[in-house]
Amino acid sequence: MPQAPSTRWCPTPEQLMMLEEMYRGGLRTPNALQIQSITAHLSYYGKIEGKNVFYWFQNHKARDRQKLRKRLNRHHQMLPQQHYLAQQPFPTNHQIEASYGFLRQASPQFLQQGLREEVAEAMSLISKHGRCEREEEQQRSVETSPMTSGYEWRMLTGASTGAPSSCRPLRTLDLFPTRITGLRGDGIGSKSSSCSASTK
Amino acid sequence: MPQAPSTRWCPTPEQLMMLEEMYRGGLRTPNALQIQSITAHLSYYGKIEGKNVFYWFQNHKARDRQKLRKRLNRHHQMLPQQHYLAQQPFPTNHQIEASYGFLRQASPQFLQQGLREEVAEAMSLISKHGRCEREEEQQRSVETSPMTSGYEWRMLTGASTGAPSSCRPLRTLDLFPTRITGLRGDGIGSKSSSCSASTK
DNA sequence: GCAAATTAATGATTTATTCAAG
DNA sequence: CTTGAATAAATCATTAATTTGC
Repeated sequence: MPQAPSTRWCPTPEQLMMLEEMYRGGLRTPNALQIQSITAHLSYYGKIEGKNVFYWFQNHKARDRQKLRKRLNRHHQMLPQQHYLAQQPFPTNHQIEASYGFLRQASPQFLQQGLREEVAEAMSLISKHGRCEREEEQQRSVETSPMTSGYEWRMLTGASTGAPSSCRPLRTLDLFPTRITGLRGDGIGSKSSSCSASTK
Repeated sequence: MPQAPSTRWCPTPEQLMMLEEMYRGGLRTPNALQIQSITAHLSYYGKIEGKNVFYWFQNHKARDRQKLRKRLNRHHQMLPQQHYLAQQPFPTNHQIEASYGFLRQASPQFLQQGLREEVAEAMSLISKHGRCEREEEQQRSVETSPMTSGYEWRMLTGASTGAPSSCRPLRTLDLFPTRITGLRGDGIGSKSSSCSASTK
């Protein structure tokens, strides 16, 4: 049995990885030239044609959007009163900007001066999430968080581990991702040590 | 009646979106301070705690890696002769660098001077993809790639639509993604990562 | 169309490794 | 060599998505 001639392109992991990397990088609709270049480079890893690249981006973008829309639908059709956004009239564009703004200024390392296309898209989708297709949905119950303390939560023990749940825009430290890579030992503050490793 | 206490955090679409954005941006292991900040900001959209953020990044990173590993496994255990990498001894580190290099220099916009952590990780994973655990998994369509020629494939028709399948590193246009928003990552440095040794 | 049953995702915990001090 | 911090990997558990029988 000759393997099926396989009618369709099957990306190798390397190809996929690189396409995803480019997508992550912000590329959404490569032009002909870009597609040519990408195709040429990726062909090192296996058979691939320009149209494969083209379609991949088309599909990936579409599915990304669809996923987001689905999530928004599900979430907002959810029973009210237990969701913040549901309580408020719904954030105005200004509020949204104000909130997402932190993303923008927060990490100059990976978010440039302008919002990335993805974020912009998403914001627009969120702010005017009126339409959207039919999407089933059911409820779910969010409430309480037992938080079994334990584990390596020592890192935040002293500090306010998490803002349990306030509702205002909240404005604390605006410093943010100050690294990305690594420096593990970074400046996590004092190695308070203490807990961890013990009850096991 | 008291609704189910609900034991776990359920991210709102907005929270998810922003976490993903940060992840995409390159953030992998936020330190305590970053977690605090993120938590504070995201709490605007609903209940959330530091540990949720912490766990989210842990899991997301882990599952990303796992996904890649799986793909590599699947791919390399695949019947040979129809995959390029299988034919070659397997690219040496130098070759890999040489090939991924294009990603680095190709789009200065979104890939800084150094490879992003993700890419570095992946490269390392690929180059030494020896071990890996048993992983069941059903064939989930990797990433549909239609090929119904026709359609709006006019854009590349004239040009060499795709390099059908040559095998050398291929070096054509190095111009590349000429747009998008912005340069992100800063000095990601090399990081090495090296998740888990191998022969143990 | 619905809702129980099944399957996939993913949040939360636990266990193992790794690495750097001491 | 031992110890402790920091992660990665593995696993558990619950919620979301699908499927299936009425």
